[in-house]
Amino acid sequence: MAGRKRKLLALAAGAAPEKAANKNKHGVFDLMESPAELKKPADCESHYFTKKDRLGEDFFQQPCLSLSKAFLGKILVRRCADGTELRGRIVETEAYLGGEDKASHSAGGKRTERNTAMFMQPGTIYVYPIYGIYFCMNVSSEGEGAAVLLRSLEPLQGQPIMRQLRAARRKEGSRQLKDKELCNGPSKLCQALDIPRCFDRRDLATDPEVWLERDPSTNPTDPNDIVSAPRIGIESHGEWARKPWRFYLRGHPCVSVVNKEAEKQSLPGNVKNDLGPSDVQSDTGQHNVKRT
DNA sequence: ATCGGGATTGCCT
DNA sequence: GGCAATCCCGATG
Repeated sequence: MAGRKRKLLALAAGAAPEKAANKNKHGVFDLMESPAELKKPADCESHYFTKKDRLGEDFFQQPCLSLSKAFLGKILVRRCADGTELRGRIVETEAYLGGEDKASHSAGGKRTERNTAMFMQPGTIYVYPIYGIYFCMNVSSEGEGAAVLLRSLEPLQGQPIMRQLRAARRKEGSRQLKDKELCNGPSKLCQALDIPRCFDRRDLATDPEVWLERDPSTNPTDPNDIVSAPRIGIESHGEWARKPWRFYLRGHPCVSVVNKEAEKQSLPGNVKNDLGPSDVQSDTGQHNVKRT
């Protein structure tokens, strides 16, 4: 157990930057931190990932809870207008099932102009504005009106650009964000990867500017490394607020909110996990962060 | 036409 | 840990 903890801490994304022009531990090109280097898109182009790593439409054809967990360890890629590629590993998601799930925008099958993407084919991006100033990004799954909210990423590539994008809303002169603070929240990741509202209803399986990849350098996810906890920010929805439909990688430093109670209950070997509907156990092809 | 709330964040004490 | 920021969307009259 203690060994596990040490290993997890060792992969802290906020660790001190390596020397410039080195590959990091994930084999991804690390950028220099100096502003002068930000202007060179070539520095952000990775040859490490190849086309075969992109996830196609079949991947998204899974029930919502299953897809929410299958996303963990996968890499979200954003190709900017100048060719720069930003990459982050998904470490935290939430499932919004629609139908009975009162906390979902599509509860009761309600379909509006805003949430149309939730009803489109699995893999469709749903971007909606929240609190007037932020966005959240979801991906539709199998199931009428069901979608997965992306909550946190581990920044892998393009951190200086992410930092620049995130700094736009911050008070001038405030301290520089650590790497692990760049994408540790649903709206933070939209800022850091420049996910705009107009990405709503695009197809994550085919879009040229945003897609998902498997990480060829990691092993399949161990289900014991996935924590299931109640979702965040929906307290007004009674019993539905208590469903353990938030999923995150145990011990990962980029998770937005750690739930110690849930971590105890979903400890390896503990079988009593109330995961609700029956589509929970059918994950396939998962990959996880490398634990070396 | 108006009104109330929201799947959040950052800064303050 | 409290709370303001800020505005779009959907519901209601």
